[in-house]
Amino acid sequence: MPRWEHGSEERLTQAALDLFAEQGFEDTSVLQIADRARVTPRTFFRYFSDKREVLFAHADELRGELLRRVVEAPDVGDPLAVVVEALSGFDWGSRDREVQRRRQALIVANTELLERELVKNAAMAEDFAGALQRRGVGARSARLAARVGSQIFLVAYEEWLAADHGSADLAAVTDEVMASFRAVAPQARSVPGAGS
Amino acid sequence: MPRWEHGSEERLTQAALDLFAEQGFEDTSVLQIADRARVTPRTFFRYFSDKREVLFAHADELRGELLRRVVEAPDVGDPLAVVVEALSGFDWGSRDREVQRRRQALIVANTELLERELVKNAAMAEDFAGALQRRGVGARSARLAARVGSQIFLVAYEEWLAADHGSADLAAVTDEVMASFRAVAPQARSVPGAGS
DNA sequence: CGACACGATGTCACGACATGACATCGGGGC
DNA sequence: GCCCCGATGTCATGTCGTGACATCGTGTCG
Repeated sequence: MPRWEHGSEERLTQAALDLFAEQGFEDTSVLQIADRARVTPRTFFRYFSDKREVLFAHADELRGELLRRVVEAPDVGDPLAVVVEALSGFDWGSRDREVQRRRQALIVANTELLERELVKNAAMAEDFAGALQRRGVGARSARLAARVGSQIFLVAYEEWLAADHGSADLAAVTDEVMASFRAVAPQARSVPGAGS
Repeated sequence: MPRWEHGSEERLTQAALDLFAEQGFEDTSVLQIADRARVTPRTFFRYFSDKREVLFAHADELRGELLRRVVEAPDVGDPLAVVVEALSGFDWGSRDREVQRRRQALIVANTELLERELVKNAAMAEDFAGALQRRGVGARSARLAARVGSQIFLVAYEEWLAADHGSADLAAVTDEVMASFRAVAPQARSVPGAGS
């Protein structure tokens, strides 16, 4: 028989999420998590670089997945649309929405977690910008499309998560948000007669 | 004569900035800062809630100032323009540009600092959204304008900081970035014939 | 079959960050 | 001239995160 139980990482993840739900993130110590998972705190830090990372463990795969969607977009003539579509077209529904809601609630309730979230989002936007650039979009346009597109999507994502159970799907919400955005940025003004 | 030297906060700030410049943020401990400022570490934490805050001490006043510019904008018919103008029209030049450059360099070089920066930026965008909403802009449009406008400005601000000494002023760079943004978001497509 | 390298975990020690509780004492107000 | 207040110090403590090294099942290779 093994010297220790297998599945330390899973036990740690589960223990952490349970404790966060029970007593909040701040009031949960790594020692508590480790105890509940029947390992030492040192082991916790072998799997997670810090306490926050438990909640972002899968973010890196997700990031790669989403980046691929930009890299493989059929056409980058409308970079903003590419970014928004890469994000909104992803199958978020396949993840349990209630889980996402709880996770988001934890994050916005805690500055430390929000910090981590914002950095990950910013890093992803940077990835997007790089990908767009490699596909021929100018540096400045690529950064604008990546950052603005991410914000537009995030507004939609937050509305979608907040919405009552069973309402419209994310793609639909995103379309609505994009429409609102067009109304908010009446850019035609600066090029009065220009069609195309 | 006073029991202790006056000006602890100033000495702490100066000591911290010097040490950060000399050895970087991570490799500077609060103990070192306090020693150099001739106070105890406990005193450091009475003035700064944590080690990072030294670099963000004035951010709150700035935030209020910028928010006021949104609140007092003459017209909110084009909320995106209001946000961008509130940010870009502020007199950043009155602050030493070289100081801003060094500060920015410290921040992007260190994840902890970047986290703090992003949270402050996000909070400011939230403020903007609230202000726009109180002035009659719809909730969703307000959030979009605030967040997207902030990103657009940040792209411009970063370009401006990075630019060679003596080049165009921030407002001009912002105009250029706005122009690029219009090119990146060819929104006319969805409302083919619609004039305002 | 037995030696041995590997990998997951434990143990220990430590430094840094952050905060609460209480002590100290100079200076300014009454 | 007394007394309170505010700025600072002192001490103790809890938590986070990391380096160094020990332990010992397991699977592999000869």
